[in-house]
Formats: sequence, structure tokens, C-alpha cells
Amino acid sequence: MPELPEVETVRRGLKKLLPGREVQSVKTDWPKSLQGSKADVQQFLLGARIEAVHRRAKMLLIELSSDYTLVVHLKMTGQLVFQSDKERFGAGHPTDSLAHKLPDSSTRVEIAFTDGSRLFFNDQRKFGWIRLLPTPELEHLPLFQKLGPEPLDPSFSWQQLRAMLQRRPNASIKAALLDQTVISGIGNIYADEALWGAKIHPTMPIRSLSLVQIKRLHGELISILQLAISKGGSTDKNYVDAKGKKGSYLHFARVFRREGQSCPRCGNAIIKLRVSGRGTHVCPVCQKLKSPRAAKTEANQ
DNA sequence: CACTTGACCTGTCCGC
DNA sequence: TGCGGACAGGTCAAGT
Repeated sequence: MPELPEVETVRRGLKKLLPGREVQSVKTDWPKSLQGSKADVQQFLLGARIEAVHRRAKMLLIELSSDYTLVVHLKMTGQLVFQSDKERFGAGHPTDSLAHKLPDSSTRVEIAFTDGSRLFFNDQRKFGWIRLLPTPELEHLPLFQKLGPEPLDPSFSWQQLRAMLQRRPNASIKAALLDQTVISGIGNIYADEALWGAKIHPTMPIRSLSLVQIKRLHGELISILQLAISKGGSTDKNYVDAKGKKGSYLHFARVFRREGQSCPRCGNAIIKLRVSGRGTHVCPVCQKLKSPRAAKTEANQ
């Protein structure tokens, strides 16, 4: 569930909390959650200092002084939560805050720093992972090389979106938006929200999209992602930021998880479909299945 | 080759 | 109350 806005929110939190800290010890009880040889962990993680925290697509990159990077993918239920020395020993007031209660039953990896603070990787469903990889090699790995453009990069243009989409002319627009090699960082929530904003039906084949629709979609993707970041992302069940705080975007969502409720634009009931294997929310009135041109041709017959 | 389905996992919810 | 099954959805591998 963590998509670009959630991962970006975590990054902004960790960026203020992690740089400068030195790794003292690492624990895991689930090998897939922390991938890397024992020797590499010993040599390049223990004793290393955190230099910076970056994001690429839905991945977090925690850059270490050893020229290695911890690459983190939260997948569905992953959390990266920082616990200060004070929180660890129960000082401070908010006893209901998540950081006070860690580790818990979903904790898969625990990284302790020399100053007594800790970073927890929690992941109920165990789909997520942390990989220890050499920093200079990252850009050459297929994992990164195949990724599509970052939608919030200032250079991301509608022409670029069109060019990437055209690589899959027969796919549905929803399937293409979820494809990380077409565009980075979009998941099920923001795909549905952006398509509603652009008034495009999710099953529409890319080849039948008009230029106007592509331009509208480009604008909607950017504005939805920016709005979601400003709300701290979306929390359905699990997602929290680096301090254990939930995101509030779903409170503002227009179609996602709102089947049966009325469309904020036209008042008709939102319906839920299944498109390329995913729950998909649409306004059947605002988001026409046929392009205006096809509908016109049909009307003339 | 393009697209779909299954696997990876666990907690929650629904019907019986 | 308990139990089985469907469902949630990011990504890769396997299948059509």
C-alpha cells in the first residue's frame, strides 16, 4: 500500500532523524526481511554511519558511510519507525504512540544505533524487504534501471508520459499506471484517484486515449501525489510514517474505497470493479468507457 | 511478446 | 463461538 506519497513521507521523516547515527547492532528473525550476506552485514552495515536518505519510485535508500546502501521496499504492510533513546525508556508523554511500543509482533528487523536510538522495520505480511547493496552499483541494477520516470520530477512532461504509455498500446490505462517501468511510484490508490480526476475509465486502452486525456492525466497525477504528500499519505490499516503517525489522505479521497457513496463531481454512485486483477473504483458517469470520438461515431450510425 | 494468473504472507471480515 | 474461505494489493515468476 505504501505508494510514492507514503514512501516520500517516510523519507522526509527519516531524513531529519537518521543522518549522523552509527549502526551498532542488527537483529532479524525473518531472513527475507533483511537480505545480504552475514559477511557484508558485518563489514558494511555494523559500524557504518548514515549519510543520507533518498527515495526512488517506492523504494527508500538509506545511504551509508561504507559505500553501501540499505534499499527498503515496504510493499503492502511495511513500516520504518524510528524510536529515540527517550521513547525507548518510556520518557515523554504519548504512551499511545507506536514508537513506545516497539518492538511488536510485526517487527522483522531492528537496527540499533550507538546513541541508544533504534530503527524498526515492521511488516505484518512479510512481503517487504531490506537489501544491503553497494551504492555505486545501484543505478546499474535491473531493479532501478527498468523504472519509469518520477512523476514529481520537474522534468516530467505530458510528452514523456505519452511516450511511456505508448510502449503498451493495448494495455488498459490502469494496468499501465501500475506498471513501474511505465511510470514510477503509482499504486492502486492514486491510480484510481488520478483517473477519476482526469475523467478516464480505467479499462480504456491506451491507444484510444486522446491527447487531451493524456494531458489531463499528467496534471492529475502530479496534483494528486502532491496533495497526498501534504496529507502525510494514505493509511488504510498499516501505513505509518517514520514517527509512527498515520496519513490522512483517504479522508480526502474521491473514489478510492468509496463504492456506494456519491461522486463529488456529479453525485452518481461510485462503483467498484476489478481491472487487471485489482479492486478499482470509478464514477460510471464521469469516467466514460468510450472516448468522446467513439461515442460520437456510434451515435451517427 | 503481451498479457494474465499465481505466489509470496497475515489479519480481518463474512457466511454458515 | 469457531471455522473456512475470500479479500486486501506490490511485484516477480510462471503460465497462456
